[in-house]
Amino acid sequence: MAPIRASDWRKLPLSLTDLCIETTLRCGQSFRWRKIDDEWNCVLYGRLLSLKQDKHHLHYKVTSTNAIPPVLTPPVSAKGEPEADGDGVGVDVDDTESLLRHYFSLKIDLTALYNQWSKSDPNFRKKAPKFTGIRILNQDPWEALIAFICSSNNNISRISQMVHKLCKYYGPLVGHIGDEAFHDFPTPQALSGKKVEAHLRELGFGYRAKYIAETARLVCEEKPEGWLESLINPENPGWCKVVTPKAAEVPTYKHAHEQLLLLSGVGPKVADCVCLMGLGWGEAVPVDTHVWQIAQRDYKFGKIKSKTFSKAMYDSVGDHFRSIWGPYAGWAQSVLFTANLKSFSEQASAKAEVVDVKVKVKVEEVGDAAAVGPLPRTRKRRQVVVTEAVKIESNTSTETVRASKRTRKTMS
DNA sequence: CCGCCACCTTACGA
DNA sequence: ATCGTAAGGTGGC
Repeated sequence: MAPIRASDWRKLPLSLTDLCIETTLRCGQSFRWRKIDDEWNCVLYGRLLSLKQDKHHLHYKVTSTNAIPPVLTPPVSAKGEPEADGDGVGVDVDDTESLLRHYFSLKIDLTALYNQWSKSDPNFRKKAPKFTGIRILNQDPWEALIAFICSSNNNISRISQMVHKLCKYYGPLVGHIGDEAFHDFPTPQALSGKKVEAHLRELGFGYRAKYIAETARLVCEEKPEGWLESLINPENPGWCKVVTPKAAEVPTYKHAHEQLLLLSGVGPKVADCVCLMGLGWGEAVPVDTHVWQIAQRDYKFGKIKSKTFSKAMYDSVGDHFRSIWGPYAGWAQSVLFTANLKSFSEQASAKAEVVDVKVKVKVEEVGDAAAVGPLPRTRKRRQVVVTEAVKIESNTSTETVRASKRTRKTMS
């Protein structure tokens, strides 16, 4: 494909409270952005994109592309003025703006959300002012899936290296900046090769090599075309229209989560990461070790004896955060998660304030009515922990409520 | 269903 | 220095 000429910088009016790329691109959502000379660079949808931001604008340009069709397809009805460059053919109207609007979910009013979360949560109100402009990215679901499989029991630095290696060895080369090569993320087919697992092990992926190879093969060979995309939140469709197979069931967050759990190397946490950052389910709350610490320290979740928390505990944390933050709980979670990251600790000098919220935890059986979708093989009893936020006047007691537990068979 | 524990690798503190 | 531990967990008992 004929390379288009390097485009000039364009800009999008945007305040730092609407979006802060410095934070959003570094807080462990995407592991592919690289900062070079004050510009953030990444390949998205086959095009090498550069971003920089000042107080009032997000500046962007595309330096090279493998995109098919090329970036010249005019957007549906771009509100932005199509900076005519004078050749009059209209080929300078690119759709990169609409790509960015989608990637950063700019349709969402972030300031309104921050206000809402601050109103309903004293802890958020205290922590958030130093971490404004943090958005959930609309990433490619496949990339999110593989990247977060890499994230298990791992750190952001190494995850980034691993994702970079995947692109370098299995993704198409798109362009260079200086002497640095930029590849797109590899396709499922590219990661389905016979020797992938062994090669990834050589590259230092550890036990995740097997998960990646198995998941790639499953998606390629066992699932219909567009299966992963069929799990996308219909209210938040992908940027590229994908022909999805007839939805066997109404897409819901719960259904997407269940489906992802069937993949190799995907547990509840990774499934929620993919739901939130790849499939557009804003209510997904990935509960990792950091979020669990936050829940215990700032939201009075009781200490537990066991080293790892149970699935029921996992669900209870997510349910609790959804109850106080609402349908975009995952977005709020990422703000507090970032505030809690060590790499951002210089920003978070404030000490935790005692919050007048206490959580009562009790275990309760959930019936079939709440179970979503027919799980053919793994029909099993489900047990969840129900949480209840209770306002306490000035009581800072950390008394934990004894968990009561009942079991009931729900086999049919 | 709950609680352990092995699992790859790297970096950091004691 | 060598070791234990933690790092955005998952799968198998």
